[in-house]
Amino acid sequence: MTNQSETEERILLAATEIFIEKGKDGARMQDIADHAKINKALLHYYFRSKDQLYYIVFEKIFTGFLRTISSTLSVDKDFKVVLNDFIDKYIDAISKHRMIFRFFIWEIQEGGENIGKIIPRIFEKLGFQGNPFITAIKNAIDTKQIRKTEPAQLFISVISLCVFPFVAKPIMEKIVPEIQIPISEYTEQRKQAVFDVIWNGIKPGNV
Amino acid sequence: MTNQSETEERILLAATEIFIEKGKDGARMQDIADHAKINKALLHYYFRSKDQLYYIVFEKIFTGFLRTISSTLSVDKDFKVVLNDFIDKYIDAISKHRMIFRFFIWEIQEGGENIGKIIPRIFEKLGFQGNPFITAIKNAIDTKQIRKTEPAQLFISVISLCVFPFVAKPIMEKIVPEIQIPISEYTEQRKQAVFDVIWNGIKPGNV
DNA sequence: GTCTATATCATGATAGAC
DNA sequence: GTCTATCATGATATAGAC
Repeated sequence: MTNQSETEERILLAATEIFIEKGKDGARMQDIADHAKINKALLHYYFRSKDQLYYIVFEKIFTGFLRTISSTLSVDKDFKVVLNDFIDKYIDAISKHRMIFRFFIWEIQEGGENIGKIIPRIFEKLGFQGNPFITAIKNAIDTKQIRKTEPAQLFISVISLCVFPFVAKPIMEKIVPEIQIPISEYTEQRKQAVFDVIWNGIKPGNV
Repeated sequence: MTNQSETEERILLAATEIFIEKGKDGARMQDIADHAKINKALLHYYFRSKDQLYYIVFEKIFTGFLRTISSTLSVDKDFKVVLNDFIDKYIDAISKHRMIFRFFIWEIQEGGENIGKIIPRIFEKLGFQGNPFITAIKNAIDTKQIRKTEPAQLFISVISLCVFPFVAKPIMEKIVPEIQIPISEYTEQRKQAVFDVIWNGIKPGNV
């Protein structure tokens, strides 16, 4: 009745939602079918198996996310601006699609093999040589925009400060009652805090 | 044949291993039984249901971890020393029992309700009033050992910098090839990097 | 392409003998 | 306390009619 690509689209949307909510093991094909308003048989007609459906959903999500993020980077701009931009966009993306990160977490638990294959491919597709953020950091050090520091460690620190507070929010709220505030407010506080701690740590004046 | 507590012990060890490896949904009672060298029936004899077994394992792990960590804290000592100590012990604990953190992650995915109930109880048991690290930060600000800053945000930042790089190591390694190094070396690099970025960000000299 | 019905299998849980 | 055997359920996946 309905055409193929529309049904496929509905399935993918439904599957994304369920996989994020329950993880790969916890997700039920019946549940996905219901959300897509079709039956299980059709689900298998389109995507053969649960494994295959999962992989396709995963790749779509991750590609979109990485595309958004890497758009902020540039070697030409002032590093302070780039950093601020990156933190802003990154935290926005995470807080807006917070549930997407549950997906990444499921993937980490699996060992990160899927992500490992996809990332280099996307970097390449977007025209970067290796990790663009690390390139930007190295450049900033060379041009004395920030003090000498380990680029890889700095990169990891920035990502950690942006991602973890949102991933772990359910637990953090229990340990730190102060952050039981609206997500929009929490988001802005975090942006400020991350930029402050990082910039104070690396600005050229410091030893 | 064997006495009760010994079997119980074997089950708990096996269950811990399997739950960490597979998560609650992914874990199989048969698998746990095999590891404990008993059969499924006995498993249910001891722990009634999978849910109950999971909860008990979870509580044991988490209590042990929190006990270790909170032993580093003290309001009396110099905050710089406390911070260094905390980072050192925390990262040691994480890198040593890295798999334990997969357990915390499973819990986060579930919404963090279990942890929410357990944490205050443990704090209380250990004689703390609320979150002891935040208390230490507030004290450090009052005594001008560090510049004025948001205690909750600083706490979250420190935890993020310590935890996330180990949780996300499987993925990070793919994005940052520089860190494909032995875990012991990675651990030491991280301790240094975390302390540097935080201390530079909060030491009293800064604005 | 879409449905109903069913095959097939794995899992959590229990009954009941020893 | 420990085992074997079995149940009940719910899951993925497919066959086959329309």
